[in-house]
Amino acid sequence: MAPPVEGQARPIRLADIAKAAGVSHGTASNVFSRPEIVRAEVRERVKAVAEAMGYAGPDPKGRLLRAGKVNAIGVGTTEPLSYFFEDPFARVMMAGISEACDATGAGIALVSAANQEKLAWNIQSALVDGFILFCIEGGSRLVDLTRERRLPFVALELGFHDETISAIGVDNVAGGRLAARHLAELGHRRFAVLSLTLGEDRTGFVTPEMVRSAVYTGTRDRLAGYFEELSRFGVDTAKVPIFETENEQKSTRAGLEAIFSGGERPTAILAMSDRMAMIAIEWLTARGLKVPKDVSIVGFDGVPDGALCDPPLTTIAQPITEIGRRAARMILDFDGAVRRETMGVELVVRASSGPAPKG
Amino acid sequence: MAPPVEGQARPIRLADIAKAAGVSHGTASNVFSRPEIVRAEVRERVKAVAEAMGYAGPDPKGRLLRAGKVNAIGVGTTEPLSYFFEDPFARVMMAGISEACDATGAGIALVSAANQEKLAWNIQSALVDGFILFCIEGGSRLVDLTRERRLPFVALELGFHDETISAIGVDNVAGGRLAARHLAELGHRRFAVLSLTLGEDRTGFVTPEMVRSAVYTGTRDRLAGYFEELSRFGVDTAKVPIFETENEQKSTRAGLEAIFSGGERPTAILAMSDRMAMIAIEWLTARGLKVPKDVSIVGFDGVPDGALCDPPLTTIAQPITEIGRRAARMILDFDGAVRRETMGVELVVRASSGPAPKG
DNA sequence: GCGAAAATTTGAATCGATCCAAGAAAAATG
DNA sequence: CATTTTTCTTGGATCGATTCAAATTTTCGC
Repeated sequence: MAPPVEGQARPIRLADIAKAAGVSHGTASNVFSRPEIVRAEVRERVKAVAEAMGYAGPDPKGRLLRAGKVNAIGVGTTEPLSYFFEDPFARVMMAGISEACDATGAGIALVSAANQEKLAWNIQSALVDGFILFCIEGGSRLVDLTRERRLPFVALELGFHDETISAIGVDNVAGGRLAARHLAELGHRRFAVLSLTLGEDRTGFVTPEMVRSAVYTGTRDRLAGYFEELSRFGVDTAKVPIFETENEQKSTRAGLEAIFSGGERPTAILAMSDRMAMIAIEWLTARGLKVPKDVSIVGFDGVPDGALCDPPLTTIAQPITEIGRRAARMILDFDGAVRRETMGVELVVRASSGPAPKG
Repeated sequence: MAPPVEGQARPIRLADIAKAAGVSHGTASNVFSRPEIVRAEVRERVKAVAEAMGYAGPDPKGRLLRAGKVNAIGVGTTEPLSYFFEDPFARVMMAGISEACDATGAGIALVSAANQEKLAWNIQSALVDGFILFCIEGGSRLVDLTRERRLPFVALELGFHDETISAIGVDNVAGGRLAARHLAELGHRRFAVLSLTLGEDRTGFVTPEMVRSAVYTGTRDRLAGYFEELSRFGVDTAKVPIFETENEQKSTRAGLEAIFSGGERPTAILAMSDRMAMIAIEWLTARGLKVPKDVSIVGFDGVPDGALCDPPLTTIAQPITEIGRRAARMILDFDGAVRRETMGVELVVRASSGPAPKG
């Protein structure tokens, strides 16, 4: 009779403990999950056996299947994972999500992937009770993929036409207005807009028809807000250049290049993100243009970095942390309903905006 | 005969699909996980049925139990979850971890908890293949808890006497020396040390005996490095005040208060973290002391913020991102061995250190 | 010391998939 | 057309726990 193979050390299961301690599975299970209903003597015996055999405790993989709930929420994006730790907007949002998760003891699983195929797989196999989606560029694909899991999920940003999915975002029209009014009241009349993308995969100047057929309604609404207010001040919005760019340095700079190589230079820039606004400040400063003496800039988002840059950024602040908290709670307390929440925004005046230059 | 209860909508299982499509559950499973071995006609039929019934695809909970591997690594800390998104050191580390995870398509699960009890539960039930531990204060408890899971894990920082656990950290003695030599060469002879804690739950001035019996060897080694080098320059290290504090504002300020209320004020401060160093700069500046004209400061860590503060911080830079990458790879390519890696550090001279004031 | 009530323990059923040896069907060969 | 080969399909075993109704043991009151 061959001795049992040593080396391969199958991890010890609860059943092994039960057998060794001479009790049923049920009792062994109770020793760990509801120790108070097991007689003290038996409990100690089983624990001793477990200890002696080097049992690691009930494997969550097994428990999970039975219990159904993972107690973790997934946060998804199409950006690389490091986005969560590097992007200022994402970080503030994550802090809000963290807060809600900490309060209930839930975990956070970060889901992302380099390519589309892996993204699909990672979303399909994420062990979570629901998702919060950072819908940046390529967001609709992310939503489609997530929808297939048939788990609760919330999109951050209302920038989708689809009213059947839960989302939390801000009042983009109001935000656009606040920014435009602020600059107009400072006397500015020549504007340019650094816009986020209106649809997938395009950058460059934007025509009014393109605005009307925009896929991302968030972008469209901010534009609408800008223009509504500018019109009220008598600005001919048809002449305001709108440059659509990705939210990063290279294409934003290209946009600035394009805007400032035109004939009539703007005295005020409406930027749809703080990131863009800060890139603009840097670009202008490097070209000898003073902010806000020559050009005023108003951003959008209200990330903490905006207060630290030079000059500090005037911006439309979103309640980012609160959005994160609410998104997390939506998943944690999911009740089957589709919810769409619109949060207010606030104009934060700092030093990147000032009176329009004379003449 | 009562109709089946509608409302409660038990989610559809693979077995339901199999039955509805008239195939075995084995075949149904193959349709999703290895479609190429199923006859095209059958495959399409099953897929159609799945679609029609609103099947969400194979539930990862079920798959997991069979497969064994989660394909995610857990990152644990005793700090609240928001620590990962707010602390500069943690963020750079996480970026490194993210990079390694992105490369293999693994996910990241953040594990933390407000209180000890929940922490234990969260570690016990985290669905991960291994852990990376941020061992800040209270780290040994975290390690003990994690060890019980009997999964691979790595401690970030070698600050433990226990050689049986895998860890990655830096050469603290060398780092201490570099910092001390830099200041000594600038002519400084009156020093003070802002130290991280030597053991759990204590702050205040430290005696040489306490150093010898330090629990956290990382702290001890940095001190050793400082003193070795200072001795070489003829400084009487017995007279150098060492104030042990938490890595946060309140207790660090208390330390500064204590140090600067003493008789002979130091002209140079050796801080064991950039955080402390930056708090010190702020504190000194607020008191009208110029950095580095009156007091020079050298930090430790090399976080990006250090380059941005005013004046930019001279520091001992750790290869934080690389440590993160390696830690993640250790878990991802776990082979059962205990590994302890020591990384080099580098002196980064910026503007917070300068020649000792005359007299 | 007896029966009822309370406290424990048992063991089969279940959670939702994947795997694999064996059987069945289809295709290839002579 | 019979036989061999190849390709699919089947259904039981398994992953590691929890749950719950029923059986058993203890405890309690009198």
